[in-house]
Amino acid sequence: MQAVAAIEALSALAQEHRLAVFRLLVQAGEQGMAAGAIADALGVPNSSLSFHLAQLNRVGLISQERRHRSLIYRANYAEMNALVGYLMENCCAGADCGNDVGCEAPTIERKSA
Amino acid sequence: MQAVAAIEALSALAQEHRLAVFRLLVQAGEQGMAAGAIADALGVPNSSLSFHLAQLNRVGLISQERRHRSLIYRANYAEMNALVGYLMENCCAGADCGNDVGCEAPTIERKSA
DNA sequence: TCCTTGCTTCCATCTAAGTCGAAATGACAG
DNA sequence: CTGTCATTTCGACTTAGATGGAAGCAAGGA
Repeated sequence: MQAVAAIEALSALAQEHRLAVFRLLVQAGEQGMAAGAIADALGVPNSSLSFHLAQLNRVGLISQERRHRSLIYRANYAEMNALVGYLMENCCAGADCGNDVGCEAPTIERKSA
Repeated sequence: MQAVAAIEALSALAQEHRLAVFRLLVQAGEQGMAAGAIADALGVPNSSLSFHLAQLNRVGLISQERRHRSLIYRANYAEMNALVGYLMENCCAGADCGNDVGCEAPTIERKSA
C-alpha cells in the first residue's frame, strides 16, 4: 500500500453514508448486497448512494458484480487489511509491542483495575 | 466507538500530512516526538503542522504532553484499535472467517501462487 | 527583568466534496 | 421490438477543509 492509496481509502471511509455502507457490507459478508437493498437499508436516495458506492469501488474497498438486473456489492477485506497494515507499519520501530495490530505501549498505559 | 467518532478519526487520517504525522508517531513509539521535530521531518510549515496536530489530538488519535519548552506528541494505539474494531464489527455476520482483523472471504479470493 | 526559543492562533483565500431531482443507460420479460 | 425495472450520470447549489505568513503566548536562560 502507498500513501496516496491509503489517503483515498481513508477519505472514502470518512463519510457518514460510505462508512455505513462499508460496515453493512462487512457484516453482509461474502453474499454481498444489491445497490437497491443498501439504499433501502440506509434510507439514502439512489443517486446519492450510487455516488458513494462508486467512490468505495474506485478505491478498492468494495467490489461490484452484476447479477441479473441488480448490481451486487461486496466488501474487500484484503484492501482493508492492507490499509490497517500501512497505518501500523514499523509500529514502535519494531520493538516488542507484542499485539497483532495494537502495539500497545506498555509503560504509559496504567490499568486501573 | 460510535459512528461520529469513527468518522472524525477517519477524516483526521485522510489527509496527506496528518497521515504522515500519525505514521511517524506510530513508528516513534512511546518516546514520542516534539512538534518541531515532526515539522522538521516532514517539511511542513509550523502553522500548518500545528493545525493538523490539533485535529489529531482533538479526535484522540494522538496525545500531547509538555516537556520543558517542547510539546511531545505520541500516537494513541488504543484509539486506533477501537477504530479498526468498529470498522470490522460483526464481520461476516459472525461467521467463521477465522482471521483476527481480516475476515478474509474464503471462496472469492483466489491466490495465484 | 529582558530576551530567545518553541509552538499555537488568527485571518483571508482557494479548492474540493456532498446533495438530490431529472434524465439516460443497461438488462431482461413478454 | 417494446415496456419496465434497477442503477448510474448529469447539473447546479451549498458547505467544509487546507494553506501559510504574521502576530501572540508560554517557558526557561542570563
